[in-house]
Amino acid sequence: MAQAMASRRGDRRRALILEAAIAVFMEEGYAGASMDRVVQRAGGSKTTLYRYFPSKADLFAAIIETLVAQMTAPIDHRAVSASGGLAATLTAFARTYLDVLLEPRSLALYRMVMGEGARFPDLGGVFFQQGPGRVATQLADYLRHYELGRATAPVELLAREFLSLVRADLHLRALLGVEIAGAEARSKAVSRAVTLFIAQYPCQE
Amino acid sequence: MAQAMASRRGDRRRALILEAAIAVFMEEGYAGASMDRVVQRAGGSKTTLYRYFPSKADLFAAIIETLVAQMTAPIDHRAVSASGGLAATLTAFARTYLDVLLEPRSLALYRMVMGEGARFPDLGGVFFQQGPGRVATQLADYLRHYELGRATAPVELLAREFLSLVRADLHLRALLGVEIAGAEARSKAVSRAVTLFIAQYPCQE
DNA sequence: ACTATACTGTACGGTACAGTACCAATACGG
DNA sequence: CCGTATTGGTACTGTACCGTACAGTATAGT
Repeated sequence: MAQAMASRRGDRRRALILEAAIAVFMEEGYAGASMDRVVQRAGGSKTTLYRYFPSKADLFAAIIETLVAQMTAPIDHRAVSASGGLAATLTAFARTYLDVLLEPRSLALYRMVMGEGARFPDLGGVFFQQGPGRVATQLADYLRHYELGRATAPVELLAREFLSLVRADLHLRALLGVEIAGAEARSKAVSRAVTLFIAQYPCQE
Repeated sequence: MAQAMASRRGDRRRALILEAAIAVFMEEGYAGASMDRVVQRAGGSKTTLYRYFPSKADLFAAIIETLVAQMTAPIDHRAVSASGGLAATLTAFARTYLDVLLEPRSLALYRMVMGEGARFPDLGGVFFQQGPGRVATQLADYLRHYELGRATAPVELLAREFLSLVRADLHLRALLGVEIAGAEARSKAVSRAVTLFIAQYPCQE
C-alpha cells in the first residue's frame, strides 16, 4: 500500500527530527533552542520540520511525551519482576529509580518541565502524575501486598517517604548542576534509605 | 557630602530596579524576561538600568545574590535560637526550613538556577554551598553538640537525610507547578520526618 | 514511464530583544 | 540661584528567531 509505505518513511523522518530536537532542547532549553538549530542537527529542511511539528510548542510537547515514556519504561519493567525479601526488593527498586532519575535525559526533562511550567500550564501536573507519581503508586501497590498488619501509615505515604529518602539531595544536586552522584554514592543512599525505612517498624523481630 | 548623598540616592534607585527585576525574572524566567519590561516595571529609563547593571547577565547575578541572601536569612536566625528537646528543635527548624523553601521567591530562585545552570557555570555550585548546603551544615552542627554517643552515622549525613525527609515530595511538587502544600500538609511532613528520624535510634529508652 | 507524495534549499516578513547614542529634564549641594 | 551629577525618554543598530512561501528534487507504487 502506498499510504503504509509513506507512513513508515514519514515515521522515520519524524523520529529522526524528534531525536535531534531532544538533543538540542536538552542542551539549550526551550527558549534557547532554535528551530533552525534543530533543522541543522536533524539534517533536513525547515519545511519538513514544520510538516511534522506545526509549531515550536507542538515540538516541545512531543519531546516531553517521548522523554517521559523513555524515563518510566525501565521502572515499569522493574516493578513487575519484584521477588525476594522486602529489603532486597526495596534496594533493587530504589537503585533502578535513582539510576533513571540521574540520567542526563531525565535531568533535562525535569529542568524543562520546571522552567516552562509557567508557559505551559497543566504540563507539570501531567508530568508528575505520569512520572514520579506513577512510580510512587507502583511502590505503594507492592507495599500493600507485602505487609498488611504492621503498617505505621498509609502505604502511599510510606512509598513517597521512601522515595524521598532515596533521592536524598542527590537529585537536587544533579539538577542544580553541582555534581551527578557516582555509583558508590548511589549505593550508599539506597542502603541508608532502606535502613531508615525499615527502622521505623517496632523493634521486636 | 555630595558624594555620600549621591551614593544614597543611587542605592535607592538600584534597589528599586533590582526589586522590579526580581519580579519580572520570577514571572518570566531569565530568557523570557526582557530588559524593557524591567524598565517598564521599575518606572525609570533604560539608561539608568544599564548604569547600575551593565548587562543582563550582571543583573541576573545580582538577582541571584539578593534572593539567596533573603532566603537564608530566616534560617540563620532560627538556627541560633535553638533550645528545648531534640524533637522540638527539629520540628521548629524543619518547619522554618520548609516554609522558606516553599515561598514563591525561593521556588523561582531554584528554577532559575536550575534552568540557567548551563549558561552560568559555577552558579549551581555557589548557590548550593551558600543555600541548602549551609542549612545542612547548621543542622549538623546542632546535632553534633546535642548527641555524641548514640549517633548511627556522621552528623552531616544525618542532617541531609533529615532535610530530605522534610522536603519529601512537597518541594518537587511545588517546583513542577503541581501544587504548593498548605499548612496542614507541611505540619504533617515535618512531624513524620521527626518521627522517622528519631525511630532510627535503638529502641531502649 | 507516470503520478502522488515526501523532501530540500533558501529567501523573506514580521517581530522581539540587548545594548547604545543623544538630548532634555530634574534633583541636589554650595 | 548656579553647576554638577543623576535620571528620563526615546530613537536607533544589529541581530536572532518563528513561521511561511515557493520553486525544485527525490522516492515509491502502478
